Amino acid sequence: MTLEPVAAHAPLELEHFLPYRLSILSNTVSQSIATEYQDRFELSMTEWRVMTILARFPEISAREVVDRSAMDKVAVSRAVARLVDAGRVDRGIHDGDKRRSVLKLSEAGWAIHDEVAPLARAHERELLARLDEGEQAQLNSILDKLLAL
Amino acid sequence: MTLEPVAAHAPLELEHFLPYRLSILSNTVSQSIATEYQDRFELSMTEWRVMTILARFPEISAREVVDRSAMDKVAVSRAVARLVDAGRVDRGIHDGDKRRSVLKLSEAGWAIHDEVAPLARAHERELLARLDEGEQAQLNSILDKLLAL
DNA sequence: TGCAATTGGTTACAAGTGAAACTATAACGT
DNA sequence: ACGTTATAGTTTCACTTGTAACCAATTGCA
Repeated sequence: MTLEPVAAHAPLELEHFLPYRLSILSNTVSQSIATEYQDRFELSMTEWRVMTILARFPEISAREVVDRSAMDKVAVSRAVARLVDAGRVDRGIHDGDKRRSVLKLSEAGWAIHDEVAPLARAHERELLARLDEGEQAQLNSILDKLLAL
Repeated sequence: MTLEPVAAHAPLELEHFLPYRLSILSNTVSQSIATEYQDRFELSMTEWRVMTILARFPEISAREVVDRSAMDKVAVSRAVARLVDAGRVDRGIHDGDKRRSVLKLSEAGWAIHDEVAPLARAHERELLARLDEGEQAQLNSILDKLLAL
């Protein structure tokens, strides 16, 4: 008594399923930017994220990087370790709380940042170029709503 | 002679950077769905994706799963192996091409699918509930443009 | 003061992942 | 028909990642 057995199961249509579409888009975009700096600077995506945070908020602790980045603390710890190792980040100790680190980009770190940041912005512009002004504004406002915890 | 040294470096503002926002949103959404089925069914995200593809397109080869899923072939191979192992997918061999597999969900596979799919759809609805009708339509059309290769 | 609970950060171990090498089959060109 | 090339899929190895355990410094409070 089962005509159209597949339809009876109501499979998801991935190509119209929002979470799936978001994931494809996000991966494509992030990856296309990442491949540019990964080879050139031997820089992982996590490391680059940490660097952008430190560029905007110098002299913060690893904990604050975690808070500001929505990354997990182990990932940050490892990224910072490698960045310090590579001489791209300077790590100090907080006065009055010896647990806390105080992180900032080194000269070398800034040099890389200043090369990669425009490149990332260019990718964003290229992506947004497919939308007109109105759509760009709509997208922003929609993302605001979806990201509001 | 460097006043405002940070501004001079023009750091990215992650919270307004589209690729970053997409990535946060996508990870949050996918993860919130995934945690529901991971514990309950011991099912990884990759395996679930393969299952959704097989639900929509039964009797296809692993190769076709790769093509339709934008996943990498090793990941698919492993996911399929585990699904077959767990009795959730039946694997046959293509007539006339012994290299190709012919995959489809087993009874047990369909049973899981039929539990998880509505759950995934509920998450999508919950997400979209934050937007009004017009915004939902805009988002769809914008995603269409951004995803058009 | 002293000791349990919390916090910043690292380490250890298991699981997951990707690139490249490999096996088996099929397709192609001569 | 036969050797070359291409394809489907798996395996291996090195690397990454996540979870939980851990250490050290700090806080809270009896």
